[in-house]
Amino acid sequence: MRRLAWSVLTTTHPTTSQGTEPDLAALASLLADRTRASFCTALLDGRAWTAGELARHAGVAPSTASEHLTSLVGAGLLVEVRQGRHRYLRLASRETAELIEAMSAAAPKAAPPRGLKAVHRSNALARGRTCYDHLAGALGVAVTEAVTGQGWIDWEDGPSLTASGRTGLAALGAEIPARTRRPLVRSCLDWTERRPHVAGAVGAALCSRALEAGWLVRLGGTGGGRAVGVTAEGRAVLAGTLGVPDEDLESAGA
Amino acid sequence: MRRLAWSVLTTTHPTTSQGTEPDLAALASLLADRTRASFCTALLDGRAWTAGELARHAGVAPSTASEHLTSLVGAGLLVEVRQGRHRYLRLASRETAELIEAMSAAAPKAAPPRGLKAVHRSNALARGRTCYDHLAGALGVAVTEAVTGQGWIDWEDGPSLTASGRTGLAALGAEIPARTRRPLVRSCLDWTERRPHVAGAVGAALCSRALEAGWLVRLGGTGGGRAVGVTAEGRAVLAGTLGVPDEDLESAGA
DNA sequence: CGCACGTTTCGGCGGCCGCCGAAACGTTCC
DNA sequence: GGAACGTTTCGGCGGCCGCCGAAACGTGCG
Repeated sequence: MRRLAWSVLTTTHPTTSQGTEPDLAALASLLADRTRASFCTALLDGRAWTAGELARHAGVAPSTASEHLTSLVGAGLLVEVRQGRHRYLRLASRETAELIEAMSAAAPKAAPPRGLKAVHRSNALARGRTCYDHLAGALGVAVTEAVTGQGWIDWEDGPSLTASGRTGLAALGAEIPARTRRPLVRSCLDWTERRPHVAGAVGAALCSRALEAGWLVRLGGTGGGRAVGVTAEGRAVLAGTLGVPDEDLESAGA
Repeated sequence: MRRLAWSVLTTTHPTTSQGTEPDLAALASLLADRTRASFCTALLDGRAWTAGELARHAGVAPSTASEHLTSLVGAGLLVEVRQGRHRYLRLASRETAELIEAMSAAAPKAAPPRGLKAVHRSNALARGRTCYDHLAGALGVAVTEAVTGQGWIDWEDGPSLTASGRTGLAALGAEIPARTRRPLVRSCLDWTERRPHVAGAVGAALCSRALEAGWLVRLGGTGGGRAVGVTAEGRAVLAGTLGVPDEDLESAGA
């Protein structure tokens, strides 16, 4: 048993004087705009985008994007790295990603996408995507069900990693950081499937291992975003070792 | 070990057609206004307020409040009960409360409150308050530390209730609903203390038992809100049985 | 050195939206 | 029935803010 040690959850903002109430409206205002929200959703892939990429992604002028990005960085939701004539932007922290993710699950669903390309991308996202550092979509849920079926995760009193899960992950080559304050297994409500998928250190280890080993690949070349597809080797591993049903692996081949 | 059973987390909104992307901006817009955000924060006490009370609380005309409330109810964040000439409003669900709570923890801190009364209330909230259905503030954190010290909660791999915790809670008279899909122990970042306090079914059981037994009372008479104070009996129980340090119980007597 | 490119700053336009007061509706109490 | 009260609807005002284009700045490349 371990005692409670105060993990300093990195605040998204330089800690100001305490004792004052949180300005909920200020935070919400940042995400209350379609363009800024689109930036944050795109950045949920965990990578760094340039300002121009984000502008094109959202369909606004570069000048407009620049102003929005400055405000998001100023509020501490994003961080930037300047390199040459480029401005790279990332989500500030995993906590920020989790917040956006949680809000997405609670948000009303927008009108169906318009245009063939958008529909295609939307379907790809529903099949399988990354959610900052773990898997989501039908694929993420299927993997979650599979490892649960293997007895790797126990959902009694909240999800936890079992002993067999620990060895199973090691056999896959998915390494979990030795000492991390991060919860090993976190349940995360999937907004396409409306069922939980596995996040936390275990979810991240599974996802990064799958990408590293070439079981999954990112789709949509030009910074398209978060969609992932299953490769032939991936199909073998996921179906064979984990027992993921075939129909959940029928994503757009890579 | 229990298998994963899909808890249908109540959506905050009538489920629309699936496959479409979440409209993050639409949700954020609802909370992006000081007045509407103030309503939601006030309703975090878990009780039902009348439209007029909320209007006075936020300092706007009743007509203004009425419009805001209609939009919040329409979006599914709040639910209403009409009774006579009153319109009672509550947060729609515990999930909604958790979302607002999570956003509050990430939100920047507003300027210190102005006015003697506001300062007083702010201090009371920092000392101890309810967070929908569990305890927060210095009091909530102190209780969390205390039960951890008693070995009731194990923080390894995420918080979980121990066997001794189960018996300890029973001895206190705090009953946990027999079968609940709700996580027994959930960690919730406190926005005043920046340290976690205990939520989930256990947090709710502790809080409701303490209020029911008269160990804690709600302060601030006229719908003032969420602040709670420790009574004399409460002091005895919390210090004696749980070992909460005295200095954390020095709240405004009730 | 000069051009191309990514980015930023500034001015200005337009629309959205939060606010109020006045008036109306329904309920409760006398 | 009449008065008081909580709430709602409507019209209109004002401010905020997201957008763009033009111009400027800095970097990298030929």
